[in-house]
Amino acid sequence: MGTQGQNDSSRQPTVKEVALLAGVSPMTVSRTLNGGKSVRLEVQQRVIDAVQMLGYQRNENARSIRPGQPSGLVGVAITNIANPYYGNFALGVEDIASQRGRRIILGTTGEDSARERQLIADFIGRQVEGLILVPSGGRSDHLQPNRLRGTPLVLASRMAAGVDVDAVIVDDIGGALRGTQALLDVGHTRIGYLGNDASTFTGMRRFQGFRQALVAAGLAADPRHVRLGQNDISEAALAATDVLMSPDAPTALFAANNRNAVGALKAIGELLAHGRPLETMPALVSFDSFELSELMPVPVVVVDHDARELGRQAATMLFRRLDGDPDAPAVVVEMPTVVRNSRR
Amino acid sequence: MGTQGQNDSSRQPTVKEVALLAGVSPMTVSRTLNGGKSVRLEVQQRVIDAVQMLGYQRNENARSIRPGQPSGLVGVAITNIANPYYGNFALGVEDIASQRGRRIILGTTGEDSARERQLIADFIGRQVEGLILVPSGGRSDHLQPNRLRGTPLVLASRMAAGVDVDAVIVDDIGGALRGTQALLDVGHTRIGYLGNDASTFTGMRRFQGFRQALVAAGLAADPRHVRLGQNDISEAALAATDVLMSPDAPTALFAANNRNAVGALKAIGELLAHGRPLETMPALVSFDSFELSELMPVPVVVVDHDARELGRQAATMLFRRLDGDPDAPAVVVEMPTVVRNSRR
DNA sequence: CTGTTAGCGCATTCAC
DNA sequence: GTGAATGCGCTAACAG
Repeated sequence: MGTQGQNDSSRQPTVKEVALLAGVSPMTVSRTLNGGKSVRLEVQQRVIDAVQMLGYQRNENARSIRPGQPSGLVGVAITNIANPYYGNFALGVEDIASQRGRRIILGTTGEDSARERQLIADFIGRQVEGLILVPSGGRSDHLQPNRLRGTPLVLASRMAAGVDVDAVIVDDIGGALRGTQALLDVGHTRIGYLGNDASTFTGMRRFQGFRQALVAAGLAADPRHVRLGQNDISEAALAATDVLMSPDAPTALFAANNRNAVGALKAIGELLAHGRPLETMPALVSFDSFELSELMPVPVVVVDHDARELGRQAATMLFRRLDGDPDAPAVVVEMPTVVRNSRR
Repeated sequence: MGTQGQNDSSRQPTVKEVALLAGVSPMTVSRTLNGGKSVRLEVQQRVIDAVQMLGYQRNENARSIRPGQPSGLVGVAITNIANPYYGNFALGVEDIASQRGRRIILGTTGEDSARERQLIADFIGRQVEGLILVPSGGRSDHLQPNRLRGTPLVLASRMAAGVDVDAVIVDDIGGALRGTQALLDVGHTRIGYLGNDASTFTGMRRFQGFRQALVAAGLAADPRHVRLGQNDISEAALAATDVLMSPDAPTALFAANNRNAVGALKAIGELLAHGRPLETMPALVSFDSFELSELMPVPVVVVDHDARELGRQAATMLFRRLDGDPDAPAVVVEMPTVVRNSRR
């Protein structure tokens, strides 16, 4: 009975209560909690004890209300966490952020520009110290520095037209080119393409790399075998089936992202299950890796990069900006890709 | 020249500035922003215009500083976002939370109880309205309601010993039992087991379901073919290889989670690549589904449930608690699993 | 080394 | 329908 060192009130204790219990002023509590400069060790101990006893937890929101005080929050807006690619990306950001004592506040845009705008506004309203965004394309006036009120922004994976800020992107063009090259090298000449909308940054660039490789080999993309705009696995599977059933079906497919690659493989699995012979199935290039690619029934070339590392890089750039010159020119880092056969 | 309707100061505008511009008092601005009760429509419009003009964004942190004011934040602590399972889970939480106008603040525990404790404390300090946690096991005194200061907590996927709060879990026992049954039904009698540590909630339950099925068939688990405690894919692959190379190697494997299933399949792929004949490879039960399971070289039985739905459910329970009686008895929901053959 | 004063941005309470 | 005063939890700036 009686208190056992744990206050179980449902209200959070405040500095005042801690101060009272420790027999000091709130200021001394605050100082102690912020490193203990200019507080006698003995007094600090009393404060620590009181904190312990009450289970005091500083109210971070109140702390950051005055301008200039950091909120300890970084806003991260991605298109979709369910995509393992972005899950890994978020994890990379979290790696670095938690190392720097920051917390992640996360939102998903679902590729919707309006939601993105709202999300960013909300993040700003929550006083985030910085923003990391995978832009969804579309208008981007809400990303202009003056709208951001000085909050540093780092774009990841894609850039946004007319927005001059730090960015980490991937070597889309080179990766797509070398991936396509790998197919050409083993003799394929009819290669289909499954990608996202050509208006998106990565969509455009990957398609460009694909075409460059074909052109270099004296070939051209057959429009009947090009499908753009699939955003999820089932759409991708439909598109792939369609391409594979068409006359002069390609002997290989280039999938411009994870979702399209998995969709293509599902389509292939379906065709195999319906008795189509394995030899008639296409080889595949997948931009973005996926688990167990080495166990697929068809040869898979993976154009790989580390999404977690991309997240780390983005966060690192953000903190560099926070620690350094806010007005230094924007930096764009392009991460390399690795092309490999899934079967060693 | 001059302002063009966009203030580009780097400081955030405040209610005061909006009020000044609109020619009203700060109070009127506040009222307008909170629904406009008791403000003349005409005045409201002036305020809206001023907000627009300045690009004013309410400071949510300042707003929630007074006790009782909601912060609009829900804390989500999971073990690892890179695991697509938890990525989907987080997405489900976000689905519901964003629908209710709340933002997610995310942290990863990495199965570390100390990090979990710190994370929870930090979330509380940020005044989250509620917490959703995949507990990492270990001590759990920091999850006791009195430590949480009345912040509702929902556990997901696992429960924590001695913590009487709302939880959404999965039918681990039944799923494992029925999955194992599926192997027994097709004639397997030597079945290996790859799972997480038996001390974890799901580890224990899934192992229990596995053994129950064996016992019901008059069999018992062979300790030489049981490996517990693998937490990532490479550890799982090692364990699987080990089991498959052992004398009297099992003809089937039960993988108690996604990571162990993928690891087992990697091991199988490796053995195949080294020339082991396909017929000697084990069938597999995977608790948790994974993409492209239908394309695997060995038969895979998937014990499936929807992680995103689990996240939705957890969030729904949290909001129900927020809207309802904080003192109502804790509710535990067990989500069903579906057992299916990956090859239709 | 420690305490007092004041104010961050907002909204509740009470006047008018 | 509107405004003035007040205080939320915390910490600079200034006293002592």
